[in-house]
Amino acid sequence: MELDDRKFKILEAVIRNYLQTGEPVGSRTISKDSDMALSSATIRNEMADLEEMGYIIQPHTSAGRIPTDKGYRLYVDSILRQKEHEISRRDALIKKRENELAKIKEEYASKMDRVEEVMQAVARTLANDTNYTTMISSSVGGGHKIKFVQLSRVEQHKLLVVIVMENNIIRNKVFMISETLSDESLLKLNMMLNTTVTGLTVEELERQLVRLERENGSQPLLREVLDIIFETVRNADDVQIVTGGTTNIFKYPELCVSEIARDLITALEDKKGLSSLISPVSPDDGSIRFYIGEETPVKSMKDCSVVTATYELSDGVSGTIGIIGPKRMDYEMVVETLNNIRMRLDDLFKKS
Amino acid sequence: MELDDRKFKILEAVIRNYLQTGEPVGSRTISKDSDMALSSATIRNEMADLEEMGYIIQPHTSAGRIPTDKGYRLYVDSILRQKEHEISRRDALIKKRENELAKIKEEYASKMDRVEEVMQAVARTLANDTNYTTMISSSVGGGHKIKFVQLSRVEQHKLLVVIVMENNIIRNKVFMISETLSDESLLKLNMMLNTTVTGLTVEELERQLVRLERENGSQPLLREVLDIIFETVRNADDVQIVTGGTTNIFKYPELCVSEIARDLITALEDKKGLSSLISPVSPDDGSIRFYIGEETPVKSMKDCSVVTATYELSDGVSGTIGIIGPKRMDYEMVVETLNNIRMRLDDLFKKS
DNA sequence: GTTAGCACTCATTTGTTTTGAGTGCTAACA
DNA sequence: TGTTAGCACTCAAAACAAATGAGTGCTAAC
Repeated sequence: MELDDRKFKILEAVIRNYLQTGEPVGSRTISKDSDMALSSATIRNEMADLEEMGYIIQPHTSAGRIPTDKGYRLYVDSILRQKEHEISRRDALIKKRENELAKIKEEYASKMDRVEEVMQAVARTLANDTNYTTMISSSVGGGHKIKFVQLSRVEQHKLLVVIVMENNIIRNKVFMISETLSDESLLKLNMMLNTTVTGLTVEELERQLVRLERENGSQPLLREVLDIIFETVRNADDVQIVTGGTTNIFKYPELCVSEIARDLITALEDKKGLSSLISPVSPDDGSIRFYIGEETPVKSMKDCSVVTATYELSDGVSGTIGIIGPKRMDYEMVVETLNNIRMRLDDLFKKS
Repeated sequence: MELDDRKFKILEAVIRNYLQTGEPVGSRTISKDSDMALSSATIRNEMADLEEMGYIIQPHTSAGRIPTDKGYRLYVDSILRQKEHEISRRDALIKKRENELAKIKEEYASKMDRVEEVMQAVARTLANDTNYTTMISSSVGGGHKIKFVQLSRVEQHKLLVVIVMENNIIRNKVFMISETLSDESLLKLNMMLNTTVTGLTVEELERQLVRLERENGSQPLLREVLDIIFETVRNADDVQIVTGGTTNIFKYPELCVSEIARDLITALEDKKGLSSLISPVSPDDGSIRFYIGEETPVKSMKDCSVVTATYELSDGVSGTIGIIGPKRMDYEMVVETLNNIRMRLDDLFKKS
């Protein structure tokens, strides 16, 4: 069977309606609401076809139809295709978002060193605006350079190492050393670190490590310090994920079922699990990615849709923003929003 | 009416039973289960009295009784009173907890600089063990001393300040300066900082600030740096609260009602709100504090009980551990657990 | 190809009955 | 005087039974 234009229009109408109401939609509704001048009977025939083709389904015999994952997928793809031609609500949205972001910017300009906090703020704002749950990851894939390393003595046998990465993530670590270290040695060590380590990525650092350790094999202290730096940097280069608006899921009855809600919240707490929504970074076409229902890699989100977008900042830092909501989320709005925030995120982060 | 010994025993039996089942308990059950050789009729009479006195209540006419907040309170107080004489399950519990904590210790010994992470781990473990939701705060009331301050140049006009507090919380901040700063000036600044700032608490620092700024009034840079340090330290001295096992609330049907669950989770996300469970620090009698039902300062927890204990570490660091669960939580176990973890927490933190 | 009409389905709502756990009260008992 | 057996009573919850109505599929006519 062929999906002709009329069938598609009907499918679209069904989905649009379902997005709003969350209730199965019947032929009569479509016949009246849509601008196609067709009787309910005709619609009915078409809907039967659409069901046969797998785009919609009846929850039970005498109910209206609701979209299947396949139906959503078709709809979403079509939205994306015509997105660029649209201007619709964009103006209003942009204005709103600009205000919001200005607020974040102001409030957090002074805290830019704590990248997590900014992410947190963005996640929350975004969740507030969209009424969905959000997640933001930073630094997908690592590969950032070390900008600055410094070793200082905090107590007699206690050293502090501070590392600043180029994406302004700062890590520090206190550790004990067994031998005593003179001030000179510390100074020398610092100088050496800054000449050998600065500018390297984690991977490069790892390679460098092997070499350095071979050359200075006999210096256990140096070895120890380098190991700790490596460990710390690797840690800093980890993907960080923060979430916002977790409780927004309670706004959608279909997710309120206590079992579903519990699993969802558990999944949202488990940052490791979330990273599967990020890892398969597409070649940076900057595109937006949809996981509808069963498509998602996180099982407990099978009743949700997840929309992700990658952002890429000027200094090579990149990450992913995700929006998690019911399958009947307002995809258009979400796409707009994501596109938008992606652009502005750049400003925000560049500022520091 | 007087609450004689028999009445109390019956009340206790009712509560014990309800803690386990979560169902209203009738006179017949008590008559059979308890070791008092009394018929259900007699129990019934006593229960009628207990209800009149406000310790138990009938959810509806033909149902058994459930404890009121007042009933729980009586029960809890009595547990506390005889706690010291008991040894009951303690041995088994201690063993279990020792294992758990050993694991945390091992895993996190190397991360002790990130106090939050350790707290997080403890919270999670505790939640796992008890099946309730947990929260841990650190550094109630502030008043910690600054152990170490260091200023370094990251880029031409970008400085990094690192501050280590005596409780090993580390804070850092990157900030821009307008004027150029020579290496010497930086060195001098650092030396000055470490002589004037180290050893002060936030409050003392604030007072010091005023003085310093008067003396060196003309040095805008110094003023700027000091302000930033102050800001950062105040931030570091903030109460930090982490939670664990949020989703445990779904284990108790009476909390699963979507409205209650939503409000609870929202409350748990709102760390500021949680601090009201902490702020009224009792004169450090190290006692355990119970909030039963409506007694809690957090409205959305009116269907829960919250048990908190303060811990106090050797170096003057202190905080609060809280356990949040249904009103019918296993109070005895919770008390044991809290007493226990409080002792061990000391070890854990001292290690760093 | 479209539509009106009709019989049919079935989740949901509403009402009714049954069941049973639990009570309060009274009268008898120790 | 405190305890208990017995009985009538209450009421939530479970089970059952229409009634409702939104929505369908199919057929026959336009």
